[in-house]
Amino acid sequence: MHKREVIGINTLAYGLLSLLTVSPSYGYDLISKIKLFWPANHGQIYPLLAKLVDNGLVSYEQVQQCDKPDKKVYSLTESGKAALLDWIAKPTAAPALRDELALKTFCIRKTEPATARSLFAARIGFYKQNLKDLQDKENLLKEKLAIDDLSQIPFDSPYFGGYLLIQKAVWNITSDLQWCEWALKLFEKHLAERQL
Amino acid sequence: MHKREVIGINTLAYGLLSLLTVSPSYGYDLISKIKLFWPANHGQIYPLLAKLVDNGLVSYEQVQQCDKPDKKVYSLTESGKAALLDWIAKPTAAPALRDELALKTFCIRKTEPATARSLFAARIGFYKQNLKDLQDKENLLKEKLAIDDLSQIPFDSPYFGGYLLIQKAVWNITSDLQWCEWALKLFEKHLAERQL
DNA sequence: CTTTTCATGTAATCTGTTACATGATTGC
DNA sequence: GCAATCATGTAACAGATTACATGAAAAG
Repeated sequence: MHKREVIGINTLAYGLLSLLTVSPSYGYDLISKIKLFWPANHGQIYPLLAKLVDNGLVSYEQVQQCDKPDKKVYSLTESGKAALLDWIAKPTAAPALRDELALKTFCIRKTEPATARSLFAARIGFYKQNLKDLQDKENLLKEKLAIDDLSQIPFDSPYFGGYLLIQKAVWNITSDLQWCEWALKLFEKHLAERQL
Repeated sequence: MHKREVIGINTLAYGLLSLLTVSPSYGYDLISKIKLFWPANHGQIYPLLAKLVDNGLVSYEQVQQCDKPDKKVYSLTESGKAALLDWIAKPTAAPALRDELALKTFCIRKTEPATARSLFAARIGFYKQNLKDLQDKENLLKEKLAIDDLSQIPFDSPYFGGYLLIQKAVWNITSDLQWCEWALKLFEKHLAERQL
């Protein structure tokens, strides 16, 4: 007996299944959640959800709301849960980072140090906002779970994965921020030298 | 007088122009270089280089080699240099990271802690190899420039940008590594608790 | 003798972004 | 009055991956 090949189901699709392990949800909400750790937009997600239904990995229920549009609330099927577990055990693809600032950095010497400085200053502002948002999210989680030390969240809590990812983001953004600030200091140094 | 709109030239294209500021180069070499800080493959790059020629941003010369295939050596044109400077001054897009491990982490509670452990152990191995490669590259740069403190590289050196990017990668990978190791410890803790 | 490296290209397919499309409600 | 939020969808286009295609030399 061999498994039926699940066709056209990509990494993003597994990400959606992953979100649905916490609780049933609908497209609009899944979009806002997945965006926190995987770039995606509604033009991808609505068709993908339909495909997941076709493949029998999720099922949905039409839910009517008062003063709001109807929504389709999706849940994992048994087949969806099985597909998810198979995927987790498979080798994980290497991470892919696309950062335009890195490409600009490569030829940064072609600009004035002052231009370089404003380029990096803008990115630093971006990261600082990100960091604030993450701290808010962390605090929200603490309130919701009514614990102060989030590392006490049990392995099988529905919030365990989300907590790990908040920490990942904090670590990553902190390192990016440090790099930007270090580079900025270098630019300042070169600016000062030029003015001698 | 307004500038002619440069059409169909994307971020990867600017990345190629960026590489060409250091020295003229050919497709095969540009692929290996750009891969260090932007995911791309030859199926994209050869057609893009042709497009850049059509747009007059680069020009090429066919170069014959003994015992090796011919190659097309591309150089920046004046128009290419101008396009590059325009691009640097424009607002920079936010970085986009796609990491399958993050999606898996979100539903990690659905696996055994032992599975989680091997998932993260594999990624730790990957990052450690990455770090070694980076250290090699750093040492190579030190030898080539015959200096021990790379932060002394002048702003207008052709190696300045590359040096900044090596440091960025070191910072990033170190933070990823620390996160993985922290998560691994959490898994170990949970494993130990289960065995009580 | 087979795989890797060098070197370039195209074609098919898949993934991702932006625009088009609808429509009610809430806040400014 | 106008933009944003909620909610779903499709279509057109752009970007990325993989496979197909060639061919010589070097390394194992």
